[in-house]
Amino acid sequence: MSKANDMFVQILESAVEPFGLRSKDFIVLTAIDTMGPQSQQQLASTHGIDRTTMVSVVDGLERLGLVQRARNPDDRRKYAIGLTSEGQALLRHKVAPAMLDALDNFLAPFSPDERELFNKLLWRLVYERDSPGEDEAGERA
Amino acid sequence: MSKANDMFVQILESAVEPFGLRSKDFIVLTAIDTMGPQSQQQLASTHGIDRTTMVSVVDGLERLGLVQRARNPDDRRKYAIGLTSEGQALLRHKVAPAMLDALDNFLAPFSPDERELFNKLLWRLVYERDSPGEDEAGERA
DNA sequence: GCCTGTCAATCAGTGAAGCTGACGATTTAT
DNA sequence: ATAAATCGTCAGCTTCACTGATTGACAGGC
Repeated sequence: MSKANDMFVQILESAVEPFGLRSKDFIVLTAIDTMGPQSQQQLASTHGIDRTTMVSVVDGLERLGLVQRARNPDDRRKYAIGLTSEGQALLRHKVAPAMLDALDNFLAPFSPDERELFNKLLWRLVYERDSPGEDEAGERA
Repeated sequence: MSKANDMFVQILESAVEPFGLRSKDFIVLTAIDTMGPQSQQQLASTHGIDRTTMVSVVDGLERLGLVQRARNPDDRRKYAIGLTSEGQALLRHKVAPAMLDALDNFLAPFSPDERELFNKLLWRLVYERDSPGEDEAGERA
């Protein structure tokens, strides 16, 4: 299990590394692209990242010009972290395809049917537990 | 995937934590129990642990009286790290059962058939790749 | 018997990564 | 208006593994 995850992480990491990104960056970019501008807290808590770590993640993305900090007019304590047009373009046309490639690479030993099966099993393994919340939206593969 | 692994690690970690152990300790203890006394290098390289990290792992296990350092008579540079009788007893009668429980807990969402299926898929995912070596012995679940 | 090279274990120091706790700025509640 | 809570930030701490160097032990050439 841990070995599989190590491979997974390493494959994804080297997929985004050419763009100067880490996998956390990809998660954040994707979250903004699909859910719209969000505060750092939202981005952090939704994806299990620490709030203080989020600062440096956004710092990096902003430095790369992929993201911009705007104040949320409804609550000026919060930012509204949004993608720049370059950020959106890079994410959609370059990074996302690279990630799909990487995922394909990771699942290389499997046939299409097996991929779906594995995905379903993994999903159940994570979300189908009695104790805590089993309601969550789509995230990592 | 990463979420599943996080759960896995956390469940295993809290399974051995009551004994004052970390998962690395369990790996090492099991390795010695099944393969016999070994040098620290062997233990380290076999399981992807750094050699210098191994020092402190064995330190801890020795401090708990579960393991003892003896010199390898054939090569006195090396240790022959062996289980004490307490170590072996604790591992076999307490820790290993706790780990099985934890694994059972982890796989709770699955039926017996699904467990076997998932295990097989995971195994293939890790070892059935064209590039590097696909020969390895049994390790983590 | 030595001299050189290699390997096992150890240790100090380094560096990455995340987290805690505190702070200013702002919002919300009483 | 005052108090409590929230967002982003930063300094400092902890954890963890790794690098490089040191000591003791083996192996081979001569």
